Amino acid sequence: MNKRREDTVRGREPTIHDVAELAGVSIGTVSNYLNSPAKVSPATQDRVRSAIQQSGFIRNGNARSLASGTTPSVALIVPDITNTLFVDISKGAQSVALELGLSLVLANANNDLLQQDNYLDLFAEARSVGILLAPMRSSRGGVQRVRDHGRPVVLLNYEDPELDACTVLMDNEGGGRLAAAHAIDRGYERLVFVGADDVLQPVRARRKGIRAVAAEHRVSLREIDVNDLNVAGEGYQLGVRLADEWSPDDPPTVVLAVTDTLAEEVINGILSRPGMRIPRDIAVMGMDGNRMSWGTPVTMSTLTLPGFDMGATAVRLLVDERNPGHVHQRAVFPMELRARESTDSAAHRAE
Amino acid sequence: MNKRREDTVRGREPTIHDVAELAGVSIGTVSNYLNSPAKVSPATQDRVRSAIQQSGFIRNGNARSLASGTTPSVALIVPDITNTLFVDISKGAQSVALELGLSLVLANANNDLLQQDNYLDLFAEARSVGILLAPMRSSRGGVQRVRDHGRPVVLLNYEDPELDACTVLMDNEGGGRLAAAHAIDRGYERLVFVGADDVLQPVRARRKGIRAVAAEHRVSLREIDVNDLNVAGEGYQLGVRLADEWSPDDPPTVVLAVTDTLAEEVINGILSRPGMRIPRDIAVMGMDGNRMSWGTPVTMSTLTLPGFDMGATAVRLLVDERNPGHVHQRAVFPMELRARESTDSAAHRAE
DNA sequence: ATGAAAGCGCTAACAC
DNA sequence: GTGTTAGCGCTTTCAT
Repeated sequence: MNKRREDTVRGREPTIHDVAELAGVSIGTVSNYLNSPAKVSPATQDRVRSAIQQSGFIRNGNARSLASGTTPSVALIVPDITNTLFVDISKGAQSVALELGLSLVLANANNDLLQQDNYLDLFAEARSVGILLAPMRSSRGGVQRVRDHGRPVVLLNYEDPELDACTVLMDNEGGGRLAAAHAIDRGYERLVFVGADDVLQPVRARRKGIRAVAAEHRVSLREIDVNDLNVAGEGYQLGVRLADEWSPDDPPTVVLAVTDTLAEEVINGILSRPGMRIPRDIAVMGMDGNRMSWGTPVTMSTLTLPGFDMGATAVRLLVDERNPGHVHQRAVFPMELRARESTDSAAHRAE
Repeated sequence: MNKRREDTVRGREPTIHDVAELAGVSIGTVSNYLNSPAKVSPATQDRVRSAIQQSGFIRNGNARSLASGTTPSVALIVPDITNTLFVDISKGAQSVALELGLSLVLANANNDLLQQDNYLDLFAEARSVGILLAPMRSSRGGVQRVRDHGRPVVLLNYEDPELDACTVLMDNEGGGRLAAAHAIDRGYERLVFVGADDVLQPVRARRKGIRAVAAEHRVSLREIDVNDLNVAGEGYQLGVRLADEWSPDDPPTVVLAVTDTLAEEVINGILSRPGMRIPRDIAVMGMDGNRMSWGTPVTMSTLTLPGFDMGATAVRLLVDERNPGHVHQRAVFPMELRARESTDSAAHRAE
């Protein structure tokens, strides 16, 4: 009847049956040993344990998940592992997952929507407990499919009003206000916001915050957008241009770059022009605390992001979705100012 | 007979059976549609497609893997996602995985051996194509189990002679030589190597390279070890101490810190002492190109690591293990020098 | 405390 | 081109 039991050929992976046979017990008992040892007598435990050891058995998680209906892991899909925000998020998520006895697995979509969707499918097919997704932009289709299928998805760093889901955000508009207020407070009279397309929510929100504060203080605000935040070069060119346009008679000017990577390029572009100094001639600050871009010749002022808290909260919300009384939440964490040399007014006024 | 087919209750996840029923075909055909569409007539394809759409079907990857015997993903376990080496490795690995039609999933052991072993089990149980492991230190037990079970494991950044496995390394000793040679070339006459326990292979190898070059050039070499590379603070204290010990009569001195994170701390420690300047008074360089630590007040000289190539090669080797004629390889990639301000001799001599 | 047996949802022969 | 069916290796009642 059970053909498979008859071949003792080597080369096959040992299964629970092999272990059972070796230990002289039934597979049910081996399963119990694995999942609820308390149900198994100490003597039997010993025999099963050594049978497992001896056979080199590693339980098949796919069979387990298939039979039990779930996989003890939660997935986190990020757009760019090179951005420390997502590293921080993953650390926060992992710490809570660990508390809950879940494994966090990470996937890097690498700024590619196709890969993001592939990972979404992969984890949905794997029947993960749920998926934390930091989408690159509106990804409604894929997300909706997964959620309709019953798999919880928590959105990170992107809000989709059409998508009734738990969402964990940072206060980008508040961050914009912080940055602008800092700049004005340090005596800069001309703000240059370097942004990108407003379809990117953080860009739009930070811009909004800056505009509001600039208007309140009646400070001049110039806005320049780059075409693609993920392609290097534009920021550098812009820095060169700003340096070339600069005149000693200009009022104190500060560039607020929507990301630290962009700020890094702008800084390098400005400094490529002989005699230019930061912040003496032009000040620059980043706005997303990406430590990956801090290798600039002058330390960069920026905002720091609440990545760890975001990740931790996201896992909590995800797990809560299994709870019948669950209602979707929207959690927002504040950004913080981190002032360093690139906007340092002391240096500026020393000039 | 097939009880399950009878309940049309909602709340159950749609299966291949539901799709088949809806499309008026057999499950075999649906399976074919999913796996080899060419075998299915265009008309049927349409009906299956819309049945899938309509039912919200997402195929159960666990059942699929169970039946087919494998999972189309390769896993990468790193000790610390905060270190850009591992980010680079993951990018290299992902690019090759993608070429091969595999998904790369990432796990961060977070410098915790227990978590590393958990992930090893997780991926072994999931029957991943294979596992890329950058071990924190000798992890023979877990690795041996997984390999005995037939799952390929490729070791990254750690060599274990007892473990007959493919291994991808960088030339740490060569890196040590590069760093020391650079320092001597720039006119430093006293080298201070800041390392850690030699059980860490990169530490031992870099130390060895430095010692060799220092001896060849008859340059003084002092060695100081910190207790734990993963705990902040020691480097800073050390920087303070070196600054306090410093005298204007000292010969030109350079600190070679085994990691950039350590170098960052040393730099900050030195600069915390009034009047001290880098590299004028003491020069510092890192040795592992960790961009995460580049936020120092003076840009850091360091070595850059071949992470991308290492990751790419690791996946190629992993996949080759399925090949009957496979023999284990040992691939070694060179490190490169990246000189910046913190050892810049011009600045040094300008003083 | 242990064993027996019915699925879990899919793939892969094989038959038509 | 499509349908049938026997597993894949486990979990989980239900008996005993």
